[in-house]
Amino acid sequence: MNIQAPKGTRDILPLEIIKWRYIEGIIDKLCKYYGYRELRIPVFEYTELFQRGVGDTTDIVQKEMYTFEDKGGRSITLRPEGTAGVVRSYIQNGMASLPQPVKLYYNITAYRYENVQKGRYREFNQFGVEAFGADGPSIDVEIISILDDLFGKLGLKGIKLNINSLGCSECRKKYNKELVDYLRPKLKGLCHICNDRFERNPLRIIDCKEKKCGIILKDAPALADKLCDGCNEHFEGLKNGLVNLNINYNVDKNIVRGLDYYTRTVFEFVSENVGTQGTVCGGGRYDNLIVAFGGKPTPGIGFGLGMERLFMEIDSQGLVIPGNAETDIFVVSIGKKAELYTQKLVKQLRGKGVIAEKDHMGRSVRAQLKYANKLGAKYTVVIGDTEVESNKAVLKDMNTGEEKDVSLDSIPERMKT
RNA sequence: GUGGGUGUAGCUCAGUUGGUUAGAGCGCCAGAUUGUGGCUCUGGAGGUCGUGGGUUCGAUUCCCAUCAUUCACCCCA
Repeated sequence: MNIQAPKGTRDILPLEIIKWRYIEGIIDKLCKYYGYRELRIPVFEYTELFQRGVGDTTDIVQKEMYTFEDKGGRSITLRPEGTAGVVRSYIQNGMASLPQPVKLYYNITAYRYENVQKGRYREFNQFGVEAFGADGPSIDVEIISILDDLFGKLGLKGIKLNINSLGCSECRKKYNKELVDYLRPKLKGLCHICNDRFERNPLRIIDCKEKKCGIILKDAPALADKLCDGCNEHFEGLKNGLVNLNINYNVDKNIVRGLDYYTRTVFEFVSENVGTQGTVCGGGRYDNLIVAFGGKPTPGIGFGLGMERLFMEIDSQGLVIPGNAETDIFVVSIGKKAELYTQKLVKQLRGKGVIAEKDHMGRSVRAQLKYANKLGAKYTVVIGDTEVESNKAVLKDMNTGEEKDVSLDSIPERMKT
């Protein structure tokens, strides 16, 4: 028997859960203030959804999906990201008839069959936001602003925002032609992967990190310089909005992103100190995706944020997350009769919202107190036959060591405050 | 898919130039006069030294394979 979580998966242990809950709480609140509603989507979808949505030419679809046939012969895929499922849900549930824009967020696991390394898992958690129906740059600014606020609230420093514009399908078509014309005579100088990309999706060549490709690409036409008037105006609007909100950004003309659905605005937040898996968050606009799925033409924009990477960043910056519900009171008991009394008392306390504990190991008084100490109990009370009969006991403050005579009946009331 | 590092107790790691019953710290359990924690002290449980094979009188140690894990390339969250 292999006692090990599958490669690329991991347990989130109770101590870490405290951190997760805390961060998720901040995210939930932030989204609420921004008017985004939570959406829960299924872990798996029909494979076709991702093939058409994420794009057939992407690495994600070509080699990273967990795809299998279910017992009914349907091809099923574990979601490799969130956007495709959310868009599907938008169309299926007729959200086009809701007041626009429709603003949604989700906190999901996603699955990609990749080689594991720092900040990269096969099952990972992604917080994402999507907004449908607004085509102006105002919503782009709002989406980015959420992230700026999130990092600000957490006190994270040194996360840089890079933005770019990929243009609409019109300027993309024109640009593709120019790029292909530029690259065709230089094909032999490009790596084999880029040669493959040249046929399928030349735009992705821009993103290549091979040295020899980089040299050739240096003089290649940049998409951001070839935008049509509409796209240019949109991009300018985005930049103005960011300046207006004091959000620093950097235009990086090489951002292409690995998902095919993006149009116009793309952006990523990159950590300066974590290094190799520094992309904490990536997103962009996808004005053609809803149509591609058979919906009415509807613009959309969103992002995905890697929760594990956010935690890496939090840890590396030494941020302390407030912790831990400690035990309010530990009730020590001596003997059978007192034990039964304790059982009732603890239940009563818990009913009043007090975190109350008792012994379950048949331990001695001394050992029970040691245990109470390890639990971080704020108070203890020892109950034996004498206490039960006299209705009097000693309530002990475990921080100060101070002891107080109280009646047993009064303990639940006292502990409430 | 490619390349490097690492596998000894629950955790962090020593160690054996190949030689009896493999160690420490932390953690866990119990005890230090009859019913009071933290500090201290004492004791205990827990390891087929990742797995399989080879060399050897003898392997946890050397060699090979394999698996796991981790880091990096690629790509991405």
